[in-house]
Amino acid sequence: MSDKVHCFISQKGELLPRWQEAFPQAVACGLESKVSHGSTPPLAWAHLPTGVAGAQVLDAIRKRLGDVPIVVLSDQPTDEEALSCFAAGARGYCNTHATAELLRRVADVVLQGGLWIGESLMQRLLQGTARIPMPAPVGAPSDWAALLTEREREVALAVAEGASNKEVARRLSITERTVKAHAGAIFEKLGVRDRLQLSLVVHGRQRR
Amino acid sequence: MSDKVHCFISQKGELLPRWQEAFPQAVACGLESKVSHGSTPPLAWAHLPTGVAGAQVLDAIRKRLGDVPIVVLSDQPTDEEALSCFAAGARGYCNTHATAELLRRVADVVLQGGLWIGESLMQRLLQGTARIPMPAPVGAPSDWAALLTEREREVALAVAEGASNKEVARRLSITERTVKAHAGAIFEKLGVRDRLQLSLVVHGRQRR
DNA sequence: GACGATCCTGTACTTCAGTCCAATAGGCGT
DNA sequence: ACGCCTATTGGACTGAAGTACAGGATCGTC
Repeated sequence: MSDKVHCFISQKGELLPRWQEAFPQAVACGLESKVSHGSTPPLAWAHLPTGVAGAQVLDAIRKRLGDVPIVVLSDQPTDEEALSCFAAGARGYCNTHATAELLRRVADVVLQGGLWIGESLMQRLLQGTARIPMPAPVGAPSDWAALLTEREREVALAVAEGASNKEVARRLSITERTVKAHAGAIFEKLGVRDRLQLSLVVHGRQRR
Repeated sequence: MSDKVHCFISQKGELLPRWQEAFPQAVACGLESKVSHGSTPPLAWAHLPTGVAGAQVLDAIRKRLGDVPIVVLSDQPTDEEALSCFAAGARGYCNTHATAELLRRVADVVLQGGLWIGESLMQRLLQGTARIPMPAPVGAPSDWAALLTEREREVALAVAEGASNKEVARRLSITERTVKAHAGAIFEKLGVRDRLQLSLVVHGRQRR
């Protein structure tokens, strides 16, 4: 578990006892408060009182703290509210009155890149998606894909979707250096100058 | 991290070096093998070679080991395969060749009750299920273009076509600095991170 | 006249992308 | 055994992108 200071963000900057028990050095901060932090916390907890829109709160937090993982604490958790929060980029969602131990576990999971999501919600998500017709394939594959090795195609698709080299590296479990090596080879094979032009070719908006 | 013995289940019971590096005391077991374990492992890793149905493998593992959390290791990860695996109850999904460190992190997350799921898949799940009114899809020019001034639209289009800042400056008879200023404003208004994502929005391949 | 929005521009800085040098290892065909 | 291709990785470097600070000019509105 990170030793850095967590940040609990709520309407009036209150810090519940069990939050404090979970993270004794956590700081609290009101949404309307103009006080800012010296540094970005490793994790932000967004307390949602009943009736407050999660997406709105998450946007406000992002504007304050930048791209920080956010776990939502809800007074009255519902799948609908959870959906809205995850759609707005939350990494976890649980009950405001969860035990200190559970909060620490949630923090561990999210800090390591996982998600904390209810099982019933996950099943709903899966049910909802199973009925969606799969998206049409990008550009005729034979146009650009045929020129690349399998790994290069994976890198090309990830880059064309807007991922940075670091993100592609994480996704494919290789180093950023390897991503650059593949990208360079892809640029040369497809005769493009950079990743934006690669994206145009992959999506069929530019001829090679 | 649990000290108990993890179990890697694959077609022929092979144990890749980096799996062993991640969990030195892990055991391997083939799907067809009739050898069973004395006790249920805390976590099962299901290796999916290309072309093998995830759901089938997960069912087989459940029959063998009972209700154990399962992380799927895929040789060629795709969102479709991931969907199928999560629908069959997997708790994580990652690349067969993930680093030992990543495998340990995934184990930590899943053992504590979290999910290990790719960001693009999560977004697809959310798109499919969320009934919350979503912003209208971008792509129709009036959607992203309506948020920009006329000059910003000119810059956005030029950038989205793959022009560098210098090229846009030449084309519009302004300095590169001015192009950057407009680009920055455009990124902020459309909520994108860089020119590649701007291009995806302008060409209707990414929601804002 | 004051103000806000828009357009334009500068210096300066950090980060990322891309390229060039290098290397190892495995698989495959000859 | 050898050569080639592919995948992977490192260090080092340059240039572009993006951001943060700052500012001026024009135009429309109050």
